[in-house]
Amino acid sequence: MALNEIMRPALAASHFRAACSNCDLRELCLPIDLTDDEMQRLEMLSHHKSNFPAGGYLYRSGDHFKSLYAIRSGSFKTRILHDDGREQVTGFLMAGEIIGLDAISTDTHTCEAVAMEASEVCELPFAKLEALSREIPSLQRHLYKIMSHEIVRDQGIMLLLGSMRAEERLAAFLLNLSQRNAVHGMPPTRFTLRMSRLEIGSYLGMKLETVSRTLSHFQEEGLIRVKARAIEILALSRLREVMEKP
Amino acid sequence: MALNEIMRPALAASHFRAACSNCDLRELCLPIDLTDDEMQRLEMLSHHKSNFPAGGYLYRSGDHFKSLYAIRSGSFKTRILHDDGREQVTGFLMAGEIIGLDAISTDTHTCEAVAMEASEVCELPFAKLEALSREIPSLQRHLYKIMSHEIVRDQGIMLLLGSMRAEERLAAFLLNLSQRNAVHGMPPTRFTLRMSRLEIGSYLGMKLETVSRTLSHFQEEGLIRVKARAIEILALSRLREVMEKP
DNA sequence: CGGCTATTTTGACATATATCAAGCCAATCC
DNA sequence: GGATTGGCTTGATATATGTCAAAATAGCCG
Repeated sequence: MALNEIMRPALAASHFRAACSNCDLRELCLPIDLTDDEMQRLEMLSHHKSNFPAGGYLYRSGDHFKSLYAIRSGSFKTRILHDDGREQVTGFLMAGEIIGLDAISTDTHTCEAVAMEASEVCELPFAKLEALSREIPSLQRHLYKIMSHEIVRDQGIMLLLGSMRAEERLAAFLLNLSQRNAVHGMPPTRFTLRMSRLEIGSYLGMKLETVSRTLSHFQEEGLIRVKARAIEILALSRLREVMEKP
Repeated sequence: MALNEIMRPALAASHFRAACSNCDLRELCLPIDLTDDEMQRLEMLSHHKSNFPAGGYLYRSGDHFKSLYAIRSGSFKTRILHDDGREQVTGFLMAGEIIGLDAISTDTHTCEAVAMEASEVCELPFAKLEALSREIPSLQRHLYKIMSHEIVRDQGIMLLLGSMRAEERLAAFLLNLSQRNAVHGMPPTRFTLRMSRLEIGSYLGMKLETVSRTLSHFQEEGLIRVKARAIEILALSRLREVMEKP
């Protein structure tokens, strides 16, 4: 497995051009291959779109599971809350990605999803999706793939949390974000972080001070430029090396 | 989310009584509700069973994905291998559990599965499973649930790796193993570890010495008795407290 | 049973990261 | 414009865990 695909493989993001009611679902998280007719039937079930302000909840822990959501614009974080109060950010989701996969097994959401900025989602009622997928084999296969994809991604993060050092984690994170911000397959060298140091730390299993220090360190080394939430990647290949250093 | 369900929720294990060709698939990882007729059709596609000696590979990284496997007896570990040589154990799978879910998104296995003892599996050809699930809605739903379940489990491990200390991780691990060794819903107080300290360490993101030390420490505290791979849980509730200590 | 190897335990020490504590900067509000 | 707020950076120190090394134990094979 390639290290630069750890956080979320390249396919997942960015090509999805949502227009809801007429959502272009052709690139729903992963490329999907449907006939025009099938496409139309898929689009019919994704009528409902909603807007969320920064900080708004898409769903909360314990909510009844009804739908998956395709993020049309903006970004979300998902987090788990413990009985004992601990919390952990389990994912950052951006435009073009599917959110809500955790809940299928329980009919109840196990984590909560919060908008990190003003965002728009397309609702995909799961029961309908399921029914339709029974009639359209390639849609069914697609759903399986999306879920399996999520499993692979999570296992990548397990790897990262279990056996990489702070520097490597952060390098992997930055490279991944850059990929997911890609516009036409082109990862930008400049982009802005949508999340705080605290949230990054929670996601990567380190304290916010360590995140900050490590970013500063990368800057001293000439790998990146960082000013608050604006990031510029100066030495992509050297950043990759940092990530892969055993 | 309850901490004692972190590693693998209780439902996943133990009730599955496999008999292959006539595999009892009624408890396939999660409880499943099918008519006799549907059950028969499901069983028809799971003819093939195979045996593996300790150390045998069920599949390797890069193998073409064809089937899921229901573990009939024994146990497996799954591990990811890096380009740079690092490896991480991503799961321990026991009798009654489904293995192979990682590979659906890529048609290629992203990790490898190795038997930790002499083991027997039931092969479930995925294409057939998929086709059949198109005709049996509750089977389809079941497959989605199994996969979602795996996602939830992985996220629990992310939580564990990202925000728990060595003691807490190991306590969670022991409690989880005990649950999954449950015979009729009854978790045993005595059981034997099927994996080495090194493997446990890899899975939990700590070094084998730390695993050993922490076990010894639990023993000094009177929480468990440990002799090589034989474990006895002496103070279940106090062990739970260790796990939940923030 | 005895010897052999791999695994496990234990110890002393090193180090990455957490913790605690200021200070800084940028946005927001009167 | 000055004050207030929340996030970010930086420093000094503490601590959990990693590292290296040796001894003890368990499992295995002849």
